[in-house]
Amino acid sequence: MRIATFNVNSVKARLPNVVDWLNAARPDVALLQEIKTPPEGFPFLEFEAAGYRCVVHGQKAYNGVAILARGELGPIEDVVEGLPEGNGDDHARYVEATVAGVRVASIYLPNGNPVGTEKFSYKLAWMDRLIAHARALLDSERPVVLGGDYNVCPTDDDLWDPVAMANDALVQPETRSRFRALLHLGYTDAWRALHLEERHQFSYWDYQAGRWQKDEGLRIDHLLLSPQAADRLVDCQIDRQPRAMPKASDHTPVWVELST
DNA sequence: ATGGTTGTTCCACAA
Repeated sequence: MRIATFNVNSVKARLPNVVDWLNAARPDVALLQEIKTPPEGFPFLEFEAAGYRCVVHGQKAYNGVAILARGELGPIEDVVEGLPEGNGDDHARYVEATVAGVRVASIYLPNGNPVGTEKFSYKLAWMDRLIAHARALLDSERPVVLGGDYNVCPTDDDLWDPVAMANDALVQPETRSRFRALLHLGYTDAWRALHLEERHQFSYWDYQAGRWQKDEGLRIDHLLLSPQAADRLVDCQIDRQPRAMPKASDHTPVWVELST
């Protein structure tokens, strides 16, 4: 079973790219972020024509997440939109469901820039809510895959230039310690677990300043696996091909293969 | 220190 995460940066602007990617990579499950539309603007028909069922948690203009699953896997069940303890949080950043016995979540974690503003404190509070919920998900003792754009660069091995990014919310100690808290709960960073010695392998390159052409990026799109999912981990790769296409998203997909 | 790009929306803001 192959599960991919992909921040598409507007599902409407990216539709041909995303359909081409689905047809080329054929993930069983695709976790999408930054769809930037409410459900009424989501291209259900186009994805259904490609063989996928969809659940969507979206809003106008910003944020928005979705779960796509190949029709052959059966229905997408027990959908939950949003993290617990929202207290009026109206950002569409989290959706969770069960597909073929695996609990999956599509996560668009707040960016948090600039540091020192309430955007950064919102990010940290959101991460605290994610940690609490991720802990609760472990009680099921079933496979859980938390995939998405975490807007966290876990270590200095995961970006091109720590000095250039030193003031960025994605690398702050408060951000990184919360990401490590997820790992300490028992989750596995799937890509890092299978690429222990590799440095400077990225999932995001800024549109500005020729970052893609210079391969100056960050690894911020992650697939975190519960112990029961990690026991089934056979492969995890970053698929750079979609980032090289015309009209590309600034992110590229990352996928895990779980044994069945 | 600055400049650089894309998407959505309403004439900025978010990334």
